[in-house]
Amino acid sequence: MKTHQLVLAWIETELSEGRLAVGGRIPAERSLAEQLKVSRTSVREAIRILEAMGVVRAGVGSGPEAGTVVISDPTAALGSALRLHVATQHLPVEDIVETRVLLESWAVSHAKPGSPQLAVATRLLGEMDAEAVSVDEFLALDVRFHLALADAAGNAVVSAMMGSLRESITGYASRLTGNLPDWDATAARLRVEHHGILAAVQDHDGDRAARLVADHIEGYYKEAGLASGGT
Amino acid sequence: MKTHQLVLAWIETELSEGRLAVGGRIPAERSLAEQLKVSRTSVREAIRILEAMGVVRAGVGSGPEAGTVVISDPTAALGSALRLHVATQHLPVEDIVETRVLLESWAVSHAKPGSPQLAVATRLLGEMDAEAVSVDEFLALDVRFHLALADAAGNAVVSAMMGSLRESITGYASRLTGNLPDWDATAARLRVEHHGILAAVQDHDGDRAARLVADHIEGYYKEAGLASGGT
DNA sequence: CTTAGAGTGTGGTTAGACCACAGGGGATCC
DNA sequence: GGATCCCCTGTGGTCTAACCACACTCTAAG
Repeated sequence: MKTHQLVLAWIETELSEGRLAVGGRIPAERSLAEQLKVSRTSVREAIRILEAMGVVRAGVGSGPEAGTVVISDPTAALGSALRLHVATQHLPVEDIVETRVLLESWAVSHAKPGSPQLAVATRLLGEMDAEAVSVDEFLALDVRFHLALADAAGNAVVSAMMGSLRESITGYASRLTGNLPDWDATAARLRVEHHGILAAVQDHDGDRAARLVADHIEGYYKEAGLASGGT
Repeated sequence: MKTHQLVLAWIETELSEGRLAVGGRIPAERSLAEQLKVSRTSVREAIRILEAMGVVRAGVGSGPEAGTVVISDPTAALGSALRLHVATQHLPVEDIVETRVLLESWAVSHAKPGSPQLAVATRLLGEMDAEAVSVDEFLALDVRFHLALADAAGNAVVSAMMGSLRESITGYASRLTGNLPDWDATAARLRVEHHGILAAVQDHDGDRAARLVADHIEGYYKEAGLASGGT
C-alpha cells in the first residue's frame, strides 16, 4: 500500500466514524504528517486527491476560511472524471447524452410537487423569456433550469450525476450551437418546450413530463447535429 | 491557477488532441517536469489525481509494463468518489439504491439481444446454482451478474455508473446480509428471480425485465432491512 | 550458449527550505 | 481610553536534492 493511500484511509475513517464532518477542518498538513509518521509530501498527495474529488477545499492564510475544510461536492468529482474519460475517447458523447435523457426523464417523472426547486425552475424560465439574453446566457440558464428540474426529484445521487454529465459535455454542447441554422427559431422552440415540461411536472403528469423532456433533449441534439467522431 | 493544474491541463490537452491515447505512455516525471518548467512534485500531484480518476496507471521498474501509462477505468473514479461522499453522509444510501434501480431497469429494458454479456450472465447464473458456493462467493457472483446485465445495454456511461454504485456500497451490502433471517431461503429466491430476469431479457420483453429487476433489488434491500441512519 | 552480475531508468518517499497569504494581537499614536 | 498600524504566527504552495526499491537490459564470465 502506498503511503498516500494510508493518509486517504485515515481521513476516510475519520469521516465514516463521524469525527470529521462537512464544515470541519482537517489537521494542518505538517501536524498530520507527524501524527501519521509520513512525510508532508504524502499528506499533500492525499489531500490533492480529496480536493479533486470535491471532498475538501484548501485555503491559505489563517482564520475561519483558511486551512483544509471538509465540503461535499460530488458533482465536481464525477464531472472532472467524466470529462477526462471523454477526452480519452473511451466514453462516447452519444452515451452521455443517452444517459442524460434517461436520468432526466426519471427525475421529472419523480419530481416532488412541493419542491422549492420547481419555483427556481419557474423563475429561470422567466429570465430566459427576456429578449435581451445572449446565446451564452441562454445556455447557462438552460443548464440551471434542467438541473433545478433534476433536483426536484430529491435524489442527491441523480442530481450529482446530472450535474456532472452536463459539466462533462458543456464545451461540446456550446460548440454544437454553431451548427444551428437559425438560433432564434431554436431558442423560441426551446422556450415553448420548457414551459410544456414544467407544466406537465406541475400537473403531476410524470409520464407526459418524461416524454416531453426526452423529446426536448434528443430533438436539440438532432437539430444541432450530434456528430459521431467530430473534431 | 495552481501549478499541478497546469500539468493536468497539459495532459488533458494531449488526450483531447489524440497525441496521448489509451495504452500510450506519459513522459517520465522528471522529463515532464523539465519540459513544463515545474517541479517534479507538481507533476506527481497531477499524476496522482489522474491515477485516482482511473486515467493512468503508474508502474515502477522498466520495460513495457513500467512507467505511467494511460488507461481508462471510469468506474474507479466514480466509485471512490461516491464512496467518499457516502462517508461524509451527504449521499444517502437510499438514494444510491434508488439510482441503481433506475439505471439497472433501463439497462435490462435496453439490453442488446446479441450482446456477449448475456452469455456471460448465463454462465454466472450457472456458477451461482452450484450448492457449494459460500455467501461471499454468491455475493461476488451476484455483483458480476448484475454488471454483465448492465453492460448488455451497450452504454459505457451507464455501465460505469452501475459499477461505481455497486462499489460504493459493497461494504454496506455485505453488512446487510447479517440481517437476513434465513440466508439459504433468500439465496434460493434470488436464484429464481435471476433466471426470471434473464429469461425476460432474452425474450426481448424489456418492460417485464425492468419490472422484475426493480422488484428484485428493492425486495432484497427491504428483506435485509435497509436502515436509514444505521451505524 | 548459459548465466550471474552491474548498469540504467522508472516511480516512491523523505527532508528541508522558502514563499505568499491572511488573520490576530500587541505596540503605538491620537 | 480608544483607534490604528504593523509585526508575528500559522496556513497551504512550491521547489530542490537526495535516496530507495524495483524491473528490465546489457555485459562479461563461466
